[in-house]
Amino acid sequence: MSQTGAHPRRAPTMADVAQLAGVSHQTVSRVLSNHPNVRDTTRAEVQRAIEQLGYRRNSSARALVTRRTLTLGVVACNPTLFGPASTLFGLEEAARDEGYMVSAVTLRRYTAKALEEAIDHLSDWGVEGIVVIVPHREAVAALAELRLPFPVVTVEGGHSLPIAGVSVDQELGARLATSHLLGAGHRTVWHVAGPPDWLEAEARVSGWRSTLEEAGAEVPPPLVGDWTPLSGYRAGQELAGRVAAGSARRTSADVTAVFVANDQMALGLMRAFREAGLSVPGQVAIAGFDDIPEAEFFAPPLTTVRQDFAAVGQASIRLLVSQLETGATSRDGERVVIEPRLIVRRSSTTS
Amino acid sequence: MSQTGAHPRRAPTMADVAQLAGVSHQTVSRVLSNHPNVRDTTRAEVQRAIEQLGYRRNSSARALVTRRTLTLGVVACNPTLFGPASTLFGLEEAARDEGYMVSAVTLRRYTAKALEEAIDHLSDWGVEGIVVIVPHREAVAALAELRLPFPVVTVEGGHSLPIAGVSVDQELGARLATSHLLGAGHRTVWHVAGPPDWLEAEARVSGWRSTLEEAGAEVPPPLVGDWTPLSGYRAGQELAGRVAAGSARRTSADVTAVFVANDQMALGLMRAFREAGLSVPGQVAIAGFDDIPEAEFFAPPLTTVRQDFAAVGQASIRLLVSQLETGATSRDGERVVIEPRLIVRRSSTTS
DNA sequence: GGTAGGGCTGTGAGCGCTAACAATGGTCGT
DNA sequence: ACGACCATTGTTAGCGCTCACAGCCCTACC
Repeated sequence: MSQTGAHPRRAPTMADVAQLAGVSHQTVSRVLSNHPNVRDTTRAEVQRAIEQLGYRRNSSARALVTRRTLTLGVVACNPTLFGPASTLFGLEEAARDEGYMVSAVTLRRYTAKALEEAIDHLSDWGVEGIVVIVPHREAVAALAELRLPFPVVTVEGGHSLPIAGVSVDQELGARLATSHLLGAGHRTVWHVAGPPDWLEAEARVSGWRSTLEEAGAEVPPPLVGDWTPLSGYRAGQELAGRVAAGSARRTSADVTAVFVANDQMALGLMRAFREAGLSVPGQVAIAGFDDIPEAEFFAPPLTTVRQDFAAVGQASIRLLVSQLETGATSRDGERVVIEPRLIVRRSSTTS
Repeated sequence: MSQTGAHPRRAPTMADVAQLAGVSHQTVSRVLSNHPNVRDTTRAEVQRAIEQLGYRRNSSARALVTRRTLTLGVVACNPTLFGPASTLFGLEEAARDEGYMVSAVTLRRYTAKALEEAIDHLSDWGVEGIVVIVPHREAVAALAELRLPFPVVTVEGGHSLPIAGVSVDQELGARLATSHLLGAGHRTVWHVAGPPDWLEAEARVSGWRSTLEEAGAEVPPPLVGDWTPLSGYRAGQELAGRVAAGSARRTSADVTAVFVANDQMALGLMRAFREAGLSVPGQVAIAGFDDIPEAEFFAPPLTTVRQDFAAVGQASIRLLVSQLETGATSRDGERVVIEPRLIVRRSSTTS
């Protein structure tokens, strides 16, 4: 509307604004960066010119000279799952508040190669640092090898690396769930674990196992799933068989309580039990992990361990930004641990 | 390891590579952009120098001169939900394949102001175009006002705007579900709708209504939820009351079938029915929408309408990139419609 | 009244890269 | 043997911005 040039409408530059406002480009720059030493009338004039032209600072030029792209990268996998998605969300919001932009790259699978490519892609775009959501053993190892020229923060990357990281205390979560079930009078608690190469799965197994051991309870062999409802369903079918078998003669390893490593598998498990004619919590008590929004409305509502994913996202950005500002390229292993919380619902209560 | 300078290790520049390889910086540039007219031996030499120095092209400098940031923006809301998350995922992957980076901004709520801020934020970082996931009436209207200096593609933004867009045929989905239920012998089908200001909710209502009208069935007043399981639960409680009342004397508006506007609400609905002692599908048949991964494992498994979110993401990127390449800043209303598919499961089958 | 100092503004250089053109040397045709 | 032509390489000029510094003018102080 304002500018009807014959030229293909090149975006206005700082010089254009300067000319229109009758000042030098440097003064425009000062106005834009809120430098105090600009007369109010001048500032107003410049502002007016900026608005009139619809001027926007060219971020590339700015980045070139300041050597700051104000962009952070994120590498994530399975971003359609509730956990990663929530983390990503919290992370992006926190980054925006800190004045950074975030670019995400999502992986289909956690191979060292895919991870490296993702990081490469981010580097190409000049990110100043990255958050890697790598709850996966191989990926963490690969990351350790990389020695990147910018700060890295891991999420759920375990504590073995000299890299800053944020994680939820998975082991504590597992202990909470397991001891809750034991406390309800069950002789022991069975476990459906996540894939063995996932650190979170491992930590949950270990929390479950040690709780049983400390309580002097028998430790039944954990079943293994892959986080999907289907795998939980299969595990449920197997466990249902054992319940039936066990009911002939009672042993200390009867299946009366199951701690499932995530809510989706718990859902599958409950379907299998339902189909086998087993009542939950009547014959078998169940606890899950994550507290997805649906969990409260399962049949029956699922006892589970809530993780504050948004807090994880925020903490990881804080960690990353602090590294950026102190200029430390690799802070050896500063870690933030977030405590999960047990949410008790009907799937585990006998009343 | 290679470079042990006293200086704080400035990232190597093209000139550094050129010097090491004994060529001009322009030759390095040529190698990097795969220009054909470079002698093989020279190319190899340069490659070696690049690797030795760990050189990476400075994206800001490149963007400055080429006027291409190769970055696309995405604005989304509720990215923890399965639908938006999947769309985002598909979108990012497609963008990466096309050589673009994507930066996402997530909104807590769909206000015109939040949307504008998000787009502002993206503009500041120099995106070349944006995808806006705006299944929300007010947001769409606000977007139409904006007149942005770069291409925009909407997702689920309705067909009223002269803006390119991708959407799933929500109305068709609703028709599929509704006529499936009618086909199973129900006199009519009740509906639990999404929030009225959501275009998707509206389209589903309209598909449901017209299917009933065409079949000559009574159109009961739709209940309204907010996509959450809780709101579905409340709607379920209300409907359960009607079933009980209706059982006294049969009318043509008996609640024997319900089409719920998304799977999460359907889950809540089923819980309410369960608590009211109603059997699904025995007394009431239910169909949902979305086909979230959990739906297959609900009690009973949920009949629903599957949307191919990944395809939506891909299509939106294709549309955006094509606008970018043809140079059209606003292609008036090129649209891609993706057909949903009915997935029949136990919640709606009488057998 | 001279000089010091501070508020405000302009000038020049250069960030690292690509595009356009210039220069070089060799091959080929006649 | 000479010019045309091509492949290969170098040179130069910015892209739009910020930083460092240089100027100007006005107030304040001795």
